[in-house]
Amino acid sequence: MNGNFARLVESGITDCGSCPIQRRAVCAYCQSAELLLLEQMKSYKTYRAGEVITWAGDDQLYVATVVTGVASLSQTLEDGRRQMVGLLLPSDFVGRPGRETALFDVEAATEVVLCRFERKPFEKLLAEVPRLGERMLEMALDELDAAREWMLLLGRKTAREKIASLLSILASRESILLEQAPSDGVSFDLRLTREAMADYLGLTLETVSRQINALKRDGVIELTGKRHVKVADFARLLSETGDDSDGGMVI
Amino acid sequence: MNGNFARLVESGITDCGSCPIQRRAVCAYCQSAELLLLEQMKSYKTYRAGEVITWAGDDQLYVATVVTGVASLSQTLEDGRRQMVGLLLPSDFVGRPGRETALFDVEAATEVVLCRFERKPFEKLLAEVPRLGERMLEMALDELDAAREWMLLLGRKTAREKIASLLSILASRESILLEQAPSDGVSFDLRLTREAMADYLGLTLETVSRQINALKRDGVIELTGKRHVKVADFARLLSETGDDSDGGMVI
DNA sequence: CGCCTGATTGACGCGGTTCAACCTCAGTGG
DNA sequence: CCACTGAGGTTGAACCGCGTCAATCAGGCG
Repeated sequence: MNGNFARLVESGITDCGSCPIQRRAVCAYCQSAELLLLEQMKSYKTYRAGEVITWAGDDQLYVATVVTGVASLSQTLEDGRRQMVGLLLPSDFVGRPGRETALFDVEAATEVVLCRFERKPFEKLLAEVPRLGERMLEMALDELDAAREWMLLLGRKTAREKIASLLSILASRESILLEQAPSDGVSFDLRLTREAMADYLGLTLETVSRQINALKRDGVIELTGKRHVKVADFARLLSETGDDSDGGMVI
Repeated sequence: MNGNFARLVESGITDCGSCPIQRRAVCAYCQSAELLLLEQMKSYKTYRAGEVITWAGDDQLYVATVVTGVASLSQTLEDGRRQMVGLLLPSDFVGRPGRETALFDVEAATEVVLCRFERKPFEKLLAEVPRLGERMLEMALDELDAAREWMLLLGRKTAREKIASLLSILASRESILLEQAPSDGVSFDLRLTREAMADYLGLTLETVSRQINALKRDGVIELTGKRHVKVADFARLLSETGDDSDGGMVI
């Protein structure tokens, strides 16, 4: 992911001023004196891809911010059915102040670096530093909106629409990174296995495989290998999502 | 609904001290001086069942607390498929501070009484009264957890499990209002039509009807009329939700 | 009484799951 | 160098849960 910062962490240079995501994280509104308080509390920890960061039900000793990498938030039913309920990207917050035990499984999808705070002291700081609480509220409300958009996909979309939605989100995000408007020919790496996509979309991996190949057969996308997607017809892909043309997805 | 309070509202007696949900609403942690500030800003408004409170895309002039009744938060796809993304019960908060336009449709499912605040002054108060922000954050985090639990329901549960989950949530809420632990024999009014339940659960109204009657046939619940439910066997109802026994539902 | 909305019930078919075989490719070790 | 292995992916066939369409019922109201 962001190898530069990972190296900085390893080398011990961990000053908030050089943090790549400070301006978007929970500490975004903090002033230097407040940052200093956080700086004294924080510790970095790195997780390997696939490693479990927390199990649902575990004591929640830490809360944290994702510095680099991608983590997933998921739940399972008694019989093992799994549903991913959130993707945590750099600057996203992990854990819930005020709760003793974790509600969801958190896993590192890629290598992940967390900036961790012990929960109790963090809660104390939250009560004392209004700017921290303000940003926390803002982030919680944004995540709530995103979760609600996803509920529409899970509850009402067909398998083909779900796949088209996921691909169009990934394509849009790729375009944004390249600072272009999304258009035909955008291509990106699918960093998720078919199974992870299935868990995210509320499908089985077989259905994911079939629908991706159906979109390929229909000329909406092109595949190179299993994991590299090129969007042949972006407008067509969007129309396949079933979304209202206005309104638009939250990413 | 709560006819008593509705009458109080009509008669003009609207003092926060007599408010049935003040201890659980956004103003829960406010002290008397702070309550007085809110008291000066607030205005009650009653909506008829079926009335639309806000359309997605509307300017968001007010935020509010649900005092009595049930409201729904929902969105639609191009072809009319609807998904409810939140159920607002008494003490729940409506609207999002910091956002200019609404993202979702809000409708009164039953007659609803809102305690409204103009958004701008409320945001100002939010910045000045820490106790208000604290409670707001707490409520937002709870809703986020609930939304994520709901994603599991929408993505992975069977029709029967979905119905059982909804009923057990409603039963739990009812018990909490009565300040009891949930147990066999709890009963409550199902203040939603079959169609509204279907929109909430990502099902069709026919399937909702069939599954409710199946739970009745199996002795899990009893029905009086179409809308009054008595939980004959609460443990059984819980086991029918498919949830992991630990972890547990968020209400 | 007829009308309308909400709810129930049945028949039927499809989309997506389930189960299973097989393919591909990257390690790994003899 | 090739055989072996295991993870990820594809594909097929059968099944079935739930959606779809349609008829009917129940209750409230003018």
